[in-house]
Amino acid sequence: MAKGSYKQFCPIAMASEIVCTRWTAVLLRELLMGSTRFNDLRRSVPRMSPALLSKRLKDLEEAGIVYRAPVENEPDVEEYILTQSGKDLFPVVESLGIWGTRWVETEPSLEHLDPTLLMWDIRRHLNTTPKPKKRATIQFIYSDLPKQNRNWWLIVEPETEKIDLCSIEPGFDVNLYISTDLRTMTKIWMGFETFAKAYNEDRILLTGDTDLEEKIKIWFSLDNGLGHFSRVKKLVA
Amino acid sequence: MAKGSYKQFCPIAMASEIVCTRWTAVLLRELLMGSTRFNDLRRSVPRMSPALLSKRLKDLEEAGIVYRAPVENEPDVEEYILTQSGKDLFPVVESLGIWGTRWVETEPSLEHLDPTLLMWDIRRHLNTTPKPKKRATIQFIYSDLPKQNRNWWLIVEPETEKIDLCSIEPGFDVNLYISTDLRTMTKIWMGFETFAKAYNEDRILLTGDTDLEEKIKIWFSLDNGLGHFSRVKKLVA
DNA sequence: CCGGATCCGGTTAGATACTG
DNA sequence: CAGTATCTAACCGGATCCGG
Repeated sequence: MAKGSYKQFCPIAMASEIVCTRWTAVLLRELLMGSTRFNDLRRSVPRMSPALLSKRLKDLEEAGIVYRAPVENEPDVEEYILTQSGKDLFPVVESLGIWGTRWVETEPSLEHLDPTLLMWDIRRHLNTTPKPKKRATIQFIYSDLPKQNRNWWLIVEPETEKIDLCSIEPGFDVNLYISTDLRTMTKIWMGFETFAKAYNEDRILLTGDTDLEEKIKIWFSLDNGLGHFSRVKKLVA
Repeated sequence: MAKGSYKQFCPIAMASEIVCTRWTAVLLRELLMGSTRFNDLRRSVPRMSPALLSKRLKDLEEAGIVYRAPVENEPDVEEYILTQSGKDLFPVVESLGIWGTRWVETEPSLEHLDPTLLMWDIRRHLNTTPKPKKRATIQFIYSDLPKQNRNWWLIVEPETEKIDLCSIEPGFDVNLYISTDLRTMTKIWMGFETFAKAYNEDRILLTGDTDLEEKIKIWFSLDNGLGHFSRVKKLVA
């Protein structure tokens, strides 16, 4: 038994010894979303020190929630994969999210807003079906931010289904411009409001390819209460 | 925003900042089970220091999960009551319990076993319906324990629905003797095995009033996967 | 008994830098 | 890319004490 054990033979107590430690639920969120690499996880939890991230991953491994596996074609690199036990933690993380959506602040404080965190999260987890016909370059313009982090470019490759993110001009022609503010985009991504509502209220402006315009409206139709995180349901199935 | 905030505008992250701190899930378990008094909570989490318990209750109050209210007829005494937000945490605690039942150790280590914790838990939360016809004194005999904590007496008053617990002979006639071992009783109470199975395998012996014998079989029919905790479902409804 | 507060030593987490 | 190392600050556990 671990050192700081609650010493209660109760499933709730024993589960919370593992799951309810600092950062662990957020880390599980990322693993359930499909992140497997150390540095991917690290970008998802930028305020967690790498030492602590490393320790938590070891703890989760010891608890049988993740295992490490070598990455194909990349020697000396490992990834962290959820076991069935880990996948079964989905309802725990989901119920936290449902409660959070209902009961914590619905208006993000400035301190909670972070364009880098948001854009990387979109890059990793945006579901781009239906696919664009050809490579799409989408420029996000956060009109409320200072120049150095106002503009972001998302490049969607329909062939590989890969998404790239740039914070400097990528050199490609831009197919669609999205002009909005960081608060609006963050709330949509996290499920606190719908893309359609913000668009109708002119807090989002779309300019460019109309076909792509229709598709991006679908990609950001996350109006199910949990934002982009609801996508995980099929990932653990 | 609290000091150690994750600074992520994500419902899961914001919820886990509150719920996923040391001891908090176990504390919520007790509050959801209906405990309201500081010392009741304290007995439920004997390994949590009173200072930390006090701090956690303050944190929960600040988060709008509990509120303090004066106790009727007892001046200068307050109790902690769950708000709707707090009651809505039931699915979080429940899903932790479901996962724990499925994935953590199903055989209690000796260090997890504690007769005092178990008997107080039974005293607080045993559902004694159907009621006994008259006051029932039930002696628990843990044959595997040393003399000083082998014998416990549970007194069930049908009038007041109150249950009393003694660790020394209460002086009343005993109506029913339950002879078993601590591991068996703990597993039954926590939902890891059924009373019926243990009884059929002679790991529980009942001696005394046959009417009471039938009733206690019902009281301990907790074969729903979460043990006595499943009772909470109706408490928060 | 009830509901905490205080003090102190050990553990954990954050910040930053560094390495193979 | 995938982590360690180091140092400091915050937190936790255990014991004791205190006012009603």
